[in-house]
Amino acid sequence: MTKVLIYEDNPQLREGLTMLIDGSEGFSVVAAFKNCNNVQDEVAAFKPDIVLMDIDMPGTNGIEGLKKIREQFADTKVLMLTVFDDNKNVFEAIRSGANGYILKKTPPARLLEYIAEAASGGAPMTASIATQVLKMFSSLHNEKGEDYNLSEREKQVLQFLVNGYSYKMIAAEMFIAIDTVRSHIKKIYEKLHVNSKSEAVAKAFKDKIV
Amino acid sequence: MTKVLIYEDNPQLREGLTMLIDGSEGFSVVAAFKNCNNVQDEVAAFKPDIVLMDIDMPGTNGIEGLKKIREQFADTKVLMLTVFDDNKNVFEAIRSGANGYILKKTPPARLLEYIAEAASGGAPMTASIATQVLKMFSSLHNEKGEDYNLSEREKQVLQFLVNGYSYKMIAAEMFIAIDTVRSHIKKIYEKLHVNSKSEAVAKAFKDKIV
DNA sequence: CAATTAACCGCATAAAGATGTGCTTTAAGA
DNA sequence: TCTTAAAGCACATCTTTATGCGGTTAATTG
Repeated sequence: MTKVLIYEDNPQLREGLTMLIDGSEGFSVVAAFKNCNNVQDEVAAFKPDIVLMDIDMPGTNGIEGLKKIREQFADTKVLMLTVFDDNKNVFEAIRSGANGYILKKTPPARLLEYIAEAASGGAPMTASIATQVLKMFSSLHNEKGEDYNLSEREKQVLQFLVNGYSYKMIAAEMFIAIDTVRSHIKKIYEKLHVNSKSEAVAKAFKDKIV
Repeated sequence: MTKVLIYEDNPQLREGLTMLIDGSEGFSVVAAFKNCNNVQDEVAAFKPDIVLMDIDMPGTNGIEGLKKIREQFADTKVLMLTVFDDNKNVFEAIRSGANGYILKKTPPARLLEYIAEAASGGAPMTASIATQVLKMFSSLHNEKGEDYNLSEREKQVLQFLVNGYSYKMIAAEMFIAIDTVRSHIKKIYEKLHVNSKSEAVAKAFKDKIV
């Protein structure tokens, strides 16, 4: 059962959210407040898996509430709710450790999916929010090093290694036999001049192959 | 009618995507190719509203394909498809003007929603991708890098792992028994939330522990 | 003082990895 | 055409890792 704690100043929306979430399989609203003036005590008391946090609230606003939560509770997921895809708030919320950022006009069914995603470690955001985020990103740069003449297939395999996959999992993901995975990996080791998986992973990072 | 152009080297997936999209109200696949060596000519010829672009392809890869599209066609929406929520590729794709970034394992129904969102100007991304994006964001503005409460000894061991040492070699270097090395490593895995040497090494790099 | 934590060690077992050899098919180049 | 590289597969063997359990000692701290 995923425990949800709600902060939302609008009474109708607060009630609506509570009913929606409480009426859904696997979710339960442990409490709902109209401001987050006592957010730390409340989170400590109710130990929610997820906090739905409205941004625009009187008194302590949502961003400040988020920061207060983060001071004490690193693992609690916080989903920001807002009416605007306003880039200043998006940026500030993300910087402060929000686990997702969604618009209030999101349809109820979708909202539940987002909550579930956040609960399982994802970072849901509505498409319009994502657009803001991508724009902010477009101004940065990155360079890459040599690639040691790895073939396309070898690069893919290395990628899997870096992501912590076992030979068996790689075989399954790539639709090839485990012995073929072995062959590729042997070749990769030769090209990188290493002789273990973790060395290959380390080299991949150091030389920015991945 | 939203016109979709597909680039995907895996024949099964290419066929599957084509059928899925062609079978959906309001969408039509104008063509599907197994590589993007001639992407500019093809986009010019078919004038798609949306391009689905696999990242891992032989020859011209998806990122290069994206860049080629962007050289000539600013308005064509490009949705990147990949098996990994790997941060280097996410970053590079976003930087090059991708309109969205989604995982191949996304369920078909969801995939269609994403395509629709991209077509109408949004920037869809799966929750796990969004997580990567958020992490990159917060790492840009605080260079710290958490240390996961590793003890001094554990940090030393991790350092050896990163440098490609086997348990036996670590034991020799640190003048302790191999079983003690095991104990330390188990503790490290717990603290880093991983369960293999290469994952630990990867995490050490990603989170700048070493 | 009792509890906690880091560091240390041992044994046992199952899974995963590393390495060698040898084979086919296909595509690209000299 | 011959050669080479890549990709695929199989079997065998040995080593290393991962994980479970158990334990002692020393230092710290509420």
